[in-house]
Amino acid sequence: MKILFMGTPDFALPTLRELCLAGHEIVGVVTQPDKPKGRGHHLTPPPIKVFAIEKSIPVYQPLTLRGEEFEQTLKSLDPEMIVVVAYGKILPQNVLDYPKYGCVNVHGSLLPEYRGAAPMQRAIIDGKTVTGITTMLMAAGLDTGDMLLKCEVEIGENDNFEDIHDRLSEAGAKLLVKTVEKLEKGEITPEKQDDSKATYAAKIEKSDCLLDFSLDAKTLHDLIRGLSPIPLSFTHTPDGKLLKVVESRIFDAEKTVKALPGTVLSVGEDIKVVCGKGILSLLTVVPEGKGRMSAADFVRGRKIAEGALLR
RNA sequence: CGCGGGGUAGAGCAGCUUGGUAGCUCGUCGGGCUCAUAACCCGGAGGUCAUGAGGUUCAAAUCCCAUCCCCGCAA
Repeated sequence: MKILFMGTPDFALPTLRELCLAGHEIVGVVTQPDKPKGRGHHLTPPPIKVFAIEKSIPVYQPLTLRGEEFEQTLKSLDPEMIVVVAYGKILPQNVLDYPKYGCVNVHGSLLPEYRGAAPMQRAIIDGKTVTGITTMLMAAGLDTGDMLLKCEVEIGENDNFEDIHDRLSEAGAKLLVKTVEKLEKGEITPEKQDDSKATYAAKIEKSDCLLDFSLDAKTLHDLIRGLSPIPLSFTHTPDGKLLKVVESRIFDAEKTVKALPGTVLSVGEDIKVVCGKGILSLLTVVPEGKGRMSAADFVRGRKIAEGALLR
């Protein structure tokens, strides 16, 4: 199959890799332009570009897919199918319509739930125990296309975003390859999404990341792991310094303590914090201006004491 | 030239503003107490204070200069 691949971050990497291994002809890779990244704002190529160059696949980084220029590119490559995984731009109708087998997208949720930008994070934050991958034929709306194949992935009680991200990106790669095979043989009947059951997973905002200890321990734990290791949830120590939380555990889900939520109950190997309901144990943190360290190390540096209020 | 923090004992840090004996919480080793312990008490080992036969000074972890490295934010 002559496939044009469109994707940008690490999440898309396994899919491109598996497509290559499956022996498909990747006629080109479309990815976002290099962007200033990291300390010093050096221009950094997206992971997909790095991989494509290694494999000697032609790379295209158009500023826009609209207009003559990309239309010409598309015609010259003449793909039979376009595979899109976390590309980061909206595909215009003329692109959607071009390939014989259509544009197939890998989405990190069990559609129609969690359409949108941050399906994995939102599923964890909501405390879901199962999520998955859906492949679909892309349509004009946001993640509204007809569904092709699905596979489920369990979310463990302490799994974080990274765990789920890695698991789903691998699962997505396998499912996509399978989808391509079956689609080519005409073995899939696309299934319409039930719009009435659709939910939307909005992009993570900074305001989503502030820990509100008046919530219960389970909710906070889910938020912390859903945002870890990026962008990380945060609170503030009494001196006003930022304190990000990388890893937590529910110490006690039910116990209510007569103290202001956010109060540090004890320090030692972990930092136990009073919540609206229950007690949360912080295990790994990132203090302002520092790197990640265990709660025990943070405590040894005498950066926090029993009775301190986090807010 | 995006903004900022930092490099001091195995770990996490203080000390630097106002130069003058290397300090804290842990860990580690030895001893003690205890029915017992990750608890408690006593004692010890362990540091070129990132680098520079740099600058200033009677004297530099501390002030000045240069270089290297690490990290957070922002994107």
